[in-house]
Amino acid sequence: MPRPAAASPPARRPPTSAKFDHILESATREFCEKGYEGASIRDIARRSRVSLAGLYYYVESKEKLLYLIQKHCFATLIARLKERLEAAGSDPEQRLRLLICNHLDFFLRHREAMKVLSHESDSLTPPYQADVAELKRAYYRLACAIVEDLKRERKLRNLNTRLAVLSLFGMMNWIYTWHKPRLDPDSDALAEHIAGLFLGGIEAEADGAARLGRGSNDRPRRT
Amino acid sequence: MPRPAAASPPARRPPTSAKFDHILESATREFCEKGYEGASIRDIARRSRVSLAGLYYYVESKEKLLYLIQKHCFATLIARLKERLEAAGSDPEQRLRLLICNHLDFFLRHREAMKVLSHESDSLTPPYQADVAELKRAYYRLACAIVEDLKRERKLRNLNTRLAVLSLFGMMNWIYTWHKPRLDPDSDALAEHIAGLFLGGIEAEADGAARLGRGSNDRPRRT
DNA sequence: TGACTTATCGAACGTTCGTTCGGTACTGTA
DNA sequence: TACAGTACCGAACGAACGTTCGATAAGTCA
Repeated sequence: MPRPAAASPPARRPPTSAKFDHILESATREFCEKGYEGASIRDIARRSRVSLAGLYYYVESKEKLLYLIQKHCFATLIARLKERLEAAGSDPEQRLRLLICNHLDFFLRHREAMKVLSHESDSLTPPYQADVAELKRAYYRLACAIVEDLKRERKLRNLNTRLAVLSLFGMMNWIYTWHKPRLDPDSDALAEHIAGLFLGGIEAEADGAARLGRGSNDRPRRT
Repeated sequence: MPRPAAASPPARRPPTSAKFDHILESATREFCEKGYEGASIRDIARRSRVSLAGLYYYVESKEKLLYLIQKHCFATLIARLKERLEAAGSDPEQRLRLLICNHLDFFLRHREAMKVLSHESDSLTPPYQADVAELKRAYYRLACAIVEDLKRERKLRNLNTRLAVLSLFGMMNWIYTWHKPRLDPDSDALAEHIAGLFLGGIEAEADGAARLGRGSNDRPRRT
């Protein structure tokens, strides 16, 4: 049973202190290496050079730790994208390239946090879960909107936006499982590659789907 | 006289018994739902309708359970692919489509096992790890060989095979995070979509890379 | 000086974990 | 009838888990 007591929770002191950030960073590394369930609060405390009890002065639970990591990571990713999109023009291809660039740049710059985000997306329970899910949905919608623009501009009537966007995310989010910084291209080259693959692909795909008489509206029957 | 304690482990009876398979299946579901670390042997035993100790008559450890699931799943996937490839012609595009079809068909037919395979690929420790890693490498090489053929046939001199293949796996292996059987296309339509995207993409990508003067041999400098 | 707050910790709490031990009941053979 | 092997389980083991408690210094301000 988690919290029976009705007393006053410590209400984490300054939400941004150097020590607090340090703990979040240690937790990120620990979750990244051992997974959420596999990582222990004791190891996180040790890594942060704080005692076990000392850690609880800053964070109220292990789950909240994961929540804060995911939330902060996602929020930053989205904020940067929005910034860059506002500074950009209205050309859909450029905007899509920007999304890919932003995603991969952030991904490789914060690979540990992004692995925790990708790999532990199901580890949170309802109170926190919904919050992160909302951010994910917002990000997904952003991508969909851009692909829809592209679809309109290029008259790719038969493109299934959902499938295309999720395939794109697949390419990008899978990278953490194989990318070796010293062996594989950097984020710019990677972005170029994936953008090329995707942009070339959707044109051919939409043609192919048309030829086969299957289009984006060709959704499976609902029971 | 009791048998020497350290000598003979129970040496799991018939490696294929109905009960043993049932346990493996229950474990698969449990690992799928809660992750390897999050799942408990007690829950697996309960799900298998065996007592906690009874489970150890069939399987010698939790890790071995994960190992057997991953190994069997991967081995079957590869075996089916090889079968189908042997029956197929030598056209690289057809062979690639076959690989994608096989992967997605198996993926959606055994979604729980495949999620355990994709999601827990880092959970095994050295004795078992290497064994599964070898299967993964074999599968990867199979895909690379096909893409290399395609590259030769279509003279896509500037295509980076590694990146292309891993992007393809990304699209395919990410599916378990979003595919809803009642809402999304079945495996054939999915395969069609991904094959179209990939095949269209690599042509454009290779052209684009050429135009930009970057090709598959343009690997990053090794410090 | 004394009352408060902030930052920190050692030690423990109760629970759950993976695993093992010592049994028992059934099922063939001999 | 006796014995060996198979299939199974209750109860426990020690370790590790997330979390809490009560205490203690150091700093702040009256």
